Amino acid sequence: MQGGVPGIRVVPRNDAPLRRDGEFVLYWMIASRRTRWNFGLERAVELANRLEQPLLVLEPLRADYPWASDRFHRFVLDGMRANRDACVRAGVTYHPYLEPAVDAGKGLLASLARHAGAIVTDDTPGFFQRRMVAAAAERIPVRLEAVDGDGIVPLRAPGKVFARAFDFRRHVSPRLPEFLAETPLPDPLGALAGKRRARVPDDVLAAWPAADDDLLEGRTGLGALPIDHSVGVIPVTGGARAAAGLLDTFLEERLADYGAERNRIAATSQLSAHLHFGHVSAHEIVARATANRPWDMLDKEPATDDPVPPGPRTFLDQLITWRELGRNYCHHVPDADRYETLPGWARQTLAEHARDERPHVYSRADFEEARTHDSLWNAAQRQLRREGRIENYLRMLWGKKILHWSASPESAFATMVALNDRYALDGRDPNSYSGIGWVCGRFDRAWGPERPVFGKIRYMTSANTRRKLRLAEYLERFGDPEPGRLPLESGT
DNA sequence: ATCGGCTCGCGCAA
DNA sequence: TGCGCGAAGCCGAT
Repeated sequence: MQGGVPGIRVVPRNDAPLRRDGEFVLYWMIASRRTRWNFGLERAVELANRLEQPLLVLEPLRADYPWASDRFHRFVLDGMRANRDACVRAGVTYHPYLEPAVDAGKGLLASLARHAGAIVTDDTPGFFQRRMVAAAAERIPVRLEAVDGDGIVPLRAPGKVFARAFDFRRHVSPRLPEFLAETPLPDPLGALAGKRRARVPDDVLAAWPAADDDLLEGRTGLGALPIDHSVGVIPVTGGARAAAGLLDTFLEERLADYGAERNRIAATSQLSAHLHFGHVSAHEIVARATANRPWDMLDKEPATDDPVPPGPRTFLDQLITWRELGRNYCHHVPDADRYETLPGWARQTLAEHARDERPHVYSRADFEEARTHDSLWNAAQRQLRREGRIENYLRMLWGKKILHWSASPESAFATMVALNDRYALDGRDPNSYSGIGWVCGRFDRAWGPERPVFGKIRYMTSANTRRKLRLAEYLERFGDPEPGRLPLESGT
């Protein structure tokens, strides 16, 4: 491997030096929560080899990140268990830190930094990580680098935002071979030269002990933590091992028909949450879905013997064009979760229709409790609460109807963000804000004829959705309980 | 099931 | 300035 981690992905966060007398190189794992196909970890290994120091992997989970709840904590803890096992196998010291109380973790990084030769962390757009890293960088007397490792397109490559997917596709397409030539090592821990193991310093162990195995394994509940217990655990396992299983199943059973079946219930990869928490790498997915063959992103109708046929192409367009369009947008517009960031034409047409009479007006609580007149909409909301996700197509309808039935477009946008952030496993992700933004016109075009409330914003109806999808089973699971019968599950 | 018409902002070539 | 083009739209006709 000649190149190593591409320079465009490595972002120095302070001017402090590397320290030859460090006891270890620290990888502060905050977004790419995996040990494979991970540029950040790979960079930490490079520095450890250069400084001839062992590697220490710190994976923390704070108690006070926005929307912290049993649901997200459990998913991340599943991931920590998988990473612990992978590090044990590789002979690398892994320190999982679970913050037992708000601010209990304060000082942990600074204390480790006093012993470190260098610190490497993850660079990710949106949410709180960049602010956290910037705050830490000021107090750290050793080099701190953030590595942009979760996209095929480096965040700093395009250098501008794109109004539409087509523009992004056209921009990326000719550069794709160049980007794909720079792939992270599948097994960066295998490239670690020294066999010496890092030791977590005693003062650190005393103040910030490793998370209990019972918590990682799920034998202990999360009731003692100061997080939101009303958003419950869902029966989806987080972590790199679970993600690998989902990916295998998807590639074997659903990728080939992805184009045609995409809107069917459960035809998707189901990897969105794992991508959000960094439990799987986009590079690995692309490598496996294409068998490392090139394809032309702009070619809609490839020859029938094309090595990357239509199903995989459609999936790759989701994974690269749409996912990275949103990541690129949030890189440049960190407050993409605010209404004011919608495109001008969309805000204008929504403003012109702000006083239109709504057929129904619901409060955020009505939406949250699935108390609308529309049983299909209620079902989608129940799926969000119980499973932390909404089926592909229904997710769009869910948003369009919140726009339709809210007192104002601004409050509709805020309701969508709040409910999705709170309940969706992949909430708080750039892609979530893309989806919500798309409901209100972002990355989309104006559509006629102009309609009440929506104006030129693309319109969707529950009636058409019921015709388009086979929903009997879905409504059986999530639909309104029959009058006089208590629901089996109240929903979390 | 599939089709055309509805309709329009954008980025780019000119 | 004109033109090609577009994540899932809807509606009515066949």
